[in-house]
Amino acid sequence: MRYSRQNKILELISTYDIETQDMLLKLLKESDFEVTQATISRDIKELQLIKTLSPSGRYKYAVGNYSDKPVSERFLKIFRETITSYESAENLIVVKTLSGCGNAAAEAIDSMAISHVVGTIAGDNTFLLIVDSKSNVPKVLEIFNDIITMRLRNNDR
Amino acid sequence: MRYSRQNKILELISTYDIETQDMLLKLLKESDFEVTQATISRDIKELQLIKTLSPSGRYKYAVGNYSDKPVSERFLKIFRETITSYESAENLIVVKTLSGCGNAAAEAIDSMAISHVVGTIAGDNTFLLIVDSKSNVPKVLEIFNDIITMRLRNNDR
DNA sequence: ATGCATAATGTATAATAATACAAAAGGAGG
DNA sequence: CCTCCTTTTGTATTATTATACATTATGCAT
Repeated sequence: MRYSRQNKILELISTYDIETQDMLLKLLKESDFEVTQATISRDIKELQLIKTLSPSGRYKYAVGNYSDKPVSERFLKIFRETITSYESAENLIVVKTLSGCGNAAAEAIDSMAISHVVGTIAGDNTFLLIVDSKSNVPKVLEIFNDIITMRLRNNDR
Repeated sequence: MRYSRQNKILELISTYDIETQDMLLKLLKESDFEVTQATISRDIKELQLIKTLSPSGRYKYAVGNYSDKPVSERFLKIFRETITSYESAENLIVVKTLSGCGNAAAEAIDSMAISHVVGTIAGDNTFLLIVDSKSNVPKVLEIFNDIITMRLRNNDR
């Protein structure tokens, strides 16, 4: 699945100095992502990764800084496309995602910095979202609904 | 000459959306810089340019932001290698450079943000450096000497 | 389920970029 | 001027990346 792979890519480039897409290809294989260089090229374009010069004078991939709107776009997209269901219990919200996408989705949430959300813990296809108090859970759920129904898109105006 | 060409490259990428080194090659030709793709590749590495995604979804070259030390390194180098002489008159310093390098050298100075330096105006092989007052000119000249004798390098410690 | 539309990926290749090596272009010191 | 050393550039090639086109998956409405 695309998003969990891209999430792994982000993880890999922050861990290793990755000089080429082929190198990335091999590392992805080790994590059981069987893809081709072409797909990686497209992922890199979508993630807006850039080839920078590492201190050692060699090229390496890194996240670009050119992004304010685009990134949040991406996260909204991840949110909409990977979350399959959610329900609340006390001050927690249990969110189900496509398998392998728990982390990616949770990180998307984190990066949105939704108010009242204290933190997240992610598993493979589920993540737990901790709300500051039970009484604020409805507010958070409403934001979820807004995102899914794209109502948030209009806030860009 | 290398520095004036690189300066032109910076100018070009800030003016046009340049997608490939070949495109850059052609634009440089129009400005009478006759070089090959190989040289441009090296310039790009040295300038730490990166290929970003332009709003239109195509790739374009841009200046990278990864730089704090490296850039100032580069400017010091430009300074040392392009300035041929200088002398002061009242609160001005007239600096002679290799031909075509006036702008590059002046920009290097600007980016150093030397105190008492109010601004610069550059020609092809000369630039004028305006000091806030005549009495501060010696201080600026001393900094110049420090740079040229590499004494500044030790300040990094 | 079936058919249609859309998105994701692979295949093969063209386009683009990096570099090993060689050649030229500058100096600095004698 | 010559010799040695260093820097810059070109040439030719390899390595790397992007993409056109074909194929396979995925979802959605019937």
